[in-house]
Amino acid sequence: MLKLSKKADYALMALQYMGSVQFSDLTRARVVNTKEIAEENNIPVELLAKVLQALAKQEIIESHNGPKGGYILGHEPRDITIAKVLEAIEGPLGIADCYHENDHSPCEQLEHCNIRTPLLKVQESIYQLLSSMTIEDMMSGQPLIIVESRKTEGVNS
Amino acid sequence: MLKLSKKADYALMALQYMGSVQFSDLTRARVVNTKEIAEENNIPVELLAKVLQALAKQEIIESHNGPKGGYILGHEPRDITIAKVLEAIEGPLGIADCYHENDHSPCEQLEHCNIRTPLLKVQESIYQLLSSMTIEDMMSGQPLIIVESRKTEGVNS
DNA sequence: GTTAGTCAAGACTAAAATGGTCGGAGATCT
DNA sequence: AGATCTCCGACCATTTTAGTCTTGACTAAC
Repeated sequence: MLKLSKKADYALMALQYMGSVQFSDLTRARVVNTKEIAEENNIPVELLAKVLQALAKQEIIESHNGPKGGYILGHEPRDITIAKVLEAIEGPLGIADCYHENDHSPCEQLEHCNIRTPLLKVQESIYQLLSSMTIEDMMSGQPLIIVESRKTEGVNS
Repeated sequence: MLKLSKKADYALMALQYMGSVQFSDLTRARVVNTKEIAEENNIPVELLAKVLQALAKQEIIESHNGPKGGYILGHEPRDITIAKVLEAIEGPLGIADCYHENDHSPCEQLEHCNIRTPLLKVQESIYQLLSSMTIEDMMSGQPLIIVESRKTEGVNS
């Protein structure tokens, strides 16, 4: 239960990777492209592309077009919370559905709904939890082999 | 994101209702059947039936067959944690999929996966949160109009 | 200016999960 | 024993998700 979608996973992986590449000792502010991230993390390229698009639209990352283009983080890793990332990909948190509901899907139960209030508490706690953790936390303690310049290798074997 | 399924919602509603019926002043240990719960909470009967089945199989509730049969809670409301209920309905908690994975779906990312460890921490926190809350917490402070004996009313208008 | 590499955006397919429905098995009462 | 009321378990339809493909627009290098 409460599974994250693959897209969400991929988003976090990508951001973690970008953070590591950008903020490691040697190569600062290097732009990484979709293909590189996908290959390094064994993620289907096209799907990752869509994920990165969404992140770019939310200005979590910045896109740079053209040859030698790609993406860079839009903020410092410590300023990118997990909550923000997940929201960008999967929409707002909704343990209790009734909270963000439009006119349709009237939630016929609302009148007698005794579980709503407690669930909202749970939801609030989870949100706080996800907001307290950032991409930086995912980078820490990870050696990670830096791939310095593999922009145009013929690695498709 | 992190939405609960309708079934999970229904499970919690049903348990809350059963708890209220059983542990209110007047009528103790009354057996309630699927139809009553469904009508009282505006839940599709057949779907609720499946939910209650699952709960019964996990021994969260006890089933009693035959006329005047139905369900009663298998434990005190304070001993039924939300975590247990959700697990019964939606399977084990799996923010990070890779945690409970069989041989198939090998998670190609595992080798370089830097998000796994942090996510497990999040998951653990959430689990603790859900384990700390019980059906009793959902009953507290709820007046709730007790429906004393409506087993066989013709209420299907 | 041309070319090649990159992101952007959408339609499309396939598979899985979810929501919802059906007829049957077991138990109780008359 | 029969009728009725209940739970049980397999079944189908719809939605969501994962993944693919195609087309287009933008940018930098040559």
